[in-house]
This record gives sequence, structure tokens and C-alpha cells, in this order.
Amino acid sequence: MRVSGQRRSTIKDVAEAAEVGVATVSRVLSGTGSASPATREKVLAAAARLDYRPSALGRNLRRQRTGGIGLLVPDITDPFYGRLTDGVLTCAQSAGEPVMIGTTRDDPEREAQLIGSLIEESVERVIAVPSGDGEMWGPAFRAGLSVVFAERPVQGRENIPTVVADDRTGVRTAVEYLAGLGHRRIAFLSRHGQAQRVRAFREALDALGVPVDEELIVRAHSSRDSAYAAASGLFQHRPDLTAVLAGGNMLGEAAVLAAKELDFRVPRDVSLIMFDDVPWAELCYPPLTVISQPAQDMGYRAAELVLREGRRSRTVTLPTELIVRGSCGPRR
Amino acid sequence: MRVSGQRRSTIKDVAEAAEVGVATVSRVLSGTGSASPATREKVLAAAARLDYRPSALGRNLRRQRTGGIGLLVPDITDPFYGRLTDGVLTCAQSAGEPVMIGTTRDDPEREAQLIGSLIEESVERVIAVPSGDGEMWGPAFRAGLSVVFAERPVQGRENIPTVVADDRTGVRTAVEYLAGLGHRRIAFLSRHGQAQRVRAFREALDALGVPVDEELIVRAHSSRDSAYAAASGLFQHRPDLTAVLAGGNMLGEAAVLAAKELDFRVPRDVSLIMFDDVPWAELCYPPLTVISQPAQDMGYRAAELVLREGRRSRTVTLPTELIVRGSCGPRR
DNA sequence: GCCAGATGTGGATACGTTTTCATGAATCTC
DNA sequence: GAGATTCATGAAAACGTATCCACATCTGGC
Repeated sequence: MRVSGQRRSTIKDVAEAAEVGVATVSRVLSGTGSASPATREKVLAAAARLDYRPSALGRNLRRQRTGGIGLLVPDITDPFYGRLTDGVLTCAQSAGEPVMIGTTRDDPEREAQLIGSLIEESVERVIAVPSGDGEMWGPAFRAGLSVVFAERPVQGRENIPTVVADDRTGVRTAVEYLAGLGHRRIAFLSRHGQAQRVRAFREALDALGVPVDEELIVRAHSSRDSAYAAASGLFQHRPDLTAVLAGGNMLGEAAVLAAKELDFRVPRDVSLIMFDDVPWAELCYPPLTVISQPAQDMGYRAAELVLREGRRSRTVTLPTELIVRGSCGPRR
Repeated sequence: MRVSGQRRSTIKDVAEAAEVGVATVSRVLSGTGSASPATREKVLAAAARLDYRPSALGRNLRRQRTGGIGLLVPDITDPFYGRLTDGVLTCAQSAGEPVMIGTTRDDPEREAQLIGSLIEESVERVIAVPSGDGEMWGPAFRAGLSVVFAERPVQGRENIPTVVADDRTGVRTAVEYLAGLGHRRIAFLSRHGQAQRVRAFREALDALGVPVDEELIVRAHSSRDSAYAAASGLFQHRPDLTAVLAGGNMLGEAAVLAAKELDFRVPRDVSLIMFDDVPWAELCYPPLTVISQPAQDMGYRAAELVLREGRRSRTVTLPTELIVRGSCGPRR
């Protein structure tokens, strides 16, 4: 049996109980303005007695903005975005800020819709892994949102603060490692939103004097199915490749699976490096050599950036690291 | 260069532009009440012309409630909760409802804090994987929140709608499968919040006439470190065990890792079954036999339940399934 | 003991929406 | 065609808060 007649006490109730005006209560509780110790005491006591909690609704309307931060990620099921989200939540929760989350599935239309929804809610701080192009974010900026991009920069919005991993160095390290083992026909399994890494991949090959074979650069969408299709297609179409660099953990997963089903032995037949270190990389057979990325840190830093809007720091680049396990061997 | 002087147009602007009253605009746009086709047209045109989007702030204050749903999970990094969250988001986004997410880390205090925050925001619909006991939720019910629990029931709140997996059947299936392979000394690696499964584990052993060895029932907290410590401790302390049932994917992960480091061969030395099917289960060596749980479905159903508050459906139990791969063998 | 300034205080207003209520017009009933 | 009923409509109130502004009280300086 629930007593639903219990009205929440408002600032007015507190004012009456403390025998002061509502303005005074507001000042005392929000810490702004001045108040004598005596009234201060009265107000605090009354608020505690009535178990008063200020209504975010009233405050938001008055202030014309919703506290908290909006978070847009492609897929919360991807461990990378899971860790990124965790970082955002850790920072936001310690700052007492609520987080509104939405998944874009890397679909620009969906992203636009979510942006609209955030504007409607007057959320003014947004962290996003962008899937659309720069224009898509026009309405957001026009509405005065302060935005921080994570994982991917968006072309034409270079002035927007962005937190990324050091893709160039990460890719170069991986390619050099593979080349050092004698590999020349190296494939890159990439995903929507990894233009940066594809570019770095070409550059790294160029620098080593290895000709770029465009057929070995494959792009998938952000889903397990698409990743598997891409990996499987790659192995079947180009069985002459000797090494694969997977652009993310789902792509790595797909590569391992496809290799297994097509009876490519790792690392005897094909060497494999995966972007993003995940717990199972150590568990699978053979243990996967990876380029780790500080996903959780990325989220945390992005949240810091979006909360302290004052600083005009442009782009934060976080280091990656090659972790050698057992999935790479000399060219067969 | 951003033009920040752009004020968002309000319902009043639309009313003026359409030469009608604000009440009429509200009625037309929200679809409630009646309006003549002519005015209807005028209002719609004016709204489109001004690019009007109703402010959620004003509406929320007037309605005395925030739309959308709050979601409380222990750890967004755990693939199980990732999929559950995905289910919630899928349902919520197709209903146009925003989702506020928070992570409890299975800490009741943190949970209480998050509940308080939701009340402050006047969020009235909450989906939670509860970590605290029934009392903790008192304030939420008193505030009139409609709550749906997921994954775990909470004792003393049996009248609250809850979506769970069929733990009893799942555990029994696993135990019977192991017993059928000849195993008697079966350990259960469990986690905070799995009282239900522990009970089912005892029942299943009882039913088979296998004596319950309390030392083989281990409890960990909801973190990778704790899971690993529990698994490692179990193997070292009781090397006589022949099979392990892991209560979740992190526990399974820990068991695989600990077994590997202590040179227990799976399944020769020890058989392993894990609750929760995850993509890497197929990739690791040997591929893991699992009890799959419909995590995404769970989230989706919970969201459905919390959105259609009308129905007074109590508890939804979703089926689990034994998926045999390669991590179980006959007793050595 | 009087004025300038500082300080504490509360009334009133605005934020944008939904909903109630009253009013006038239009339609229907017999 | 007169009364009854429905319909469309807009003015106004309310939601809970923060802040502007005016007023009252107090402090210190001469």
C-alpha cells in the first residue's frame, strides 16, 4: 500500500516553516548571495526537517538549461564504447551530473534525431562519437551546445575540442612490427569512422616502401555481422595475404572467427594484430597481439573537457601501446 | 563564428505568427483537444516556418514529471549489462524516450545516491539492477516512481515488476549436464546479487543426491579483480574440484585465466561452464560451454514494462539455454 | 547624531508549457 | 424558429525555481 498523496515539499514550504521568504531560502541553499548566520541556521533546519530537495524541473526552467551531459555512442555493446562510457560516467557522477545516453548505430540520421532530442531537453553539454559529417552538427552549435567529440575528429569542425587515440603512431607501430616480421601483403580491416587510421595505414606502408594494395583495405559497418562478412570476404578473396590489422575489437573478433572457420592458422598462416585491448584477447587461442587504447581515459577526459568549458583546449591525443602476445609470426 | 543571439522560438512566437492563442497552438501540436482544419493548418505552417520545437523544460515543469527513463546498472563495462542497456535503449529510443544512465558498482550507497538524483530530476520511470535491499528503495516508492527490476529480484519487494532469467532451470541444466559427465565436486563461482542462483545450485545438487560442499561456493564482488581473486583462490585452495560453474561472463573469464596460469587444463583437468554467452566464448581455447541468457531481451522487456505502466504484470522470466562447446569433459 | 555605504531580506517577476474555464459561434432537435 | 447541445477558441492560472529590485536595518566615519 503506497501513500501517493505525499506531495514533495517545495521551496515555499521551507520558507513558511523557516518564517522567511522564498528568495532567502533559495540563496541559502544554493550558496549564492548573503544571509545572516541566524536565518541560515533556520533555513537549513527547516529544509532538513521537511526533507526538502530542490526540484530540478523548476531550476532548469528558470535557468533555461538542463544540467548534466548527453552522450552519443555508436554501440554500447562494443566493449570499447562500454569503457568509454564508463569513463564518462565516472567523471560525471563524481561531479554530480546526470548523463543521458543514446546509441547512434553509426547512422547519421539517427544521430541527427538524437541531437534534436537533446536540444529539446535543453541539454547543453554533449560528448559524442560522431558518425555524421560536420553539417549534421550545425543545429547543435546553433543551439549553443558545447560539444566534445571522442574517438574520431569530424572534418570541418577542427575547432571543436576532441579526444582521440594516437591513431597515426598506433597504426605505424603495428605496421612496422608486421613488416619487421617480413610481411608485405598486410590487410587493414576497418570500420565506418576510421578514415584517420586508413590514412595512417597508407602512410605507414609508403614510409616502408611497401606498395599499397587497395583491395586489402576493407571497410565494414559497426555491427558484428558486417565485421564478420568483411573479414570472411577478405580471407576468401585474397588468400595470399599474410597479415591482418583489425581496426577494432569487433573486427578482430570477426577476423579470428573467420580465420578459424576457413582454417587459416594464426599465426602460422596469417598474423593478426587488433586495435583495442580487451580482456578476452589474452584468453583466446593464440593470445592476441594488440594495440591498446585508453578508452576509459578517453571518456573521462572528454567529460572533464565538457564540464570545464572555460578552457579552450583543442584536441587531446592519448597514447596507444603495442602489446605483443602470440598472434603474430614471421611471414610463412 | 557562432551566432549565439539566436533565441529559440517559443510557443508564444508561434501563436503570434499564426494569429491564434497559445492554448490553440499547444492543442494542435500535442494532438490533444480539437481544432478546426483551418487553424490547424495555420499553426502547423507557423511552427514549421519558425522551426519551433517545444521545450521539454516547460512541459516537464507543467506536468510535474520528467519524461524518459532512468537506468541503473552495476557496471556498463560488463558485456551482460552492455547488452541489457542496449535492449533498454532500443525500446526507449523507438518510443522517443530519453534514458538517464548511472552505474552503481553494486554499491548500495552509490545506488541510494543515484536514486536520490533521479528523484531530484523528477524522473518517474526507473529500470534498475538492484544492489541494495528493499529498504533502500523506500524513498523511490514514496516519491511515486514506477520501478522495474532487472536480472535480480529484491527480497521484500515481490510486488514490483521484475524481469529475470530463469536461473533455477539454467543452473539445474548446467549441474545436471556436469553430473551426467561424472562430476561430483562442482564449484560455483558466484557474484554479489546471485543469491537466487546459489540457492538453485544447492537445490540442484540436492536433487541429484550430491552433498553440498560449502567451500566450493565462492562469492566475488562485481569487478574483474575480485572475480580473478575468487577464481584463483578457489583453484589453489581446492585443487580436488573437477568442474566449475561460473555465474557470469566475468567470472568465467577469471576462471579461464586462473586455470591457465595455474596450469589446469580445460577440460582435461577441470570442466567449465559459464553463465552468459558472449562472443569471445567461441573464440577462446577451448570454446566455452555456456548457459546463454537473453540480456538484450531482458532490457527490452523491462523498458516495455516500465513504459506501459497500466499492466500490472508481476514477474517476467526469460528462458536460458545450454550451448555445448568444448569446455566440459568426463571426470578425470 | 546625521549621512553614506554595506548588508540582509522578501515581494514580484519570468522561464515555457499544459490545462481549466468561460465565452461566443455553430449545429442539432423537435 | 427557439432552446439545447456541441464545438472552437483564447485568457489566465499553475508548476518550482532563481534573480532583480526595492526596502529596511545596521555599521562606521565625521
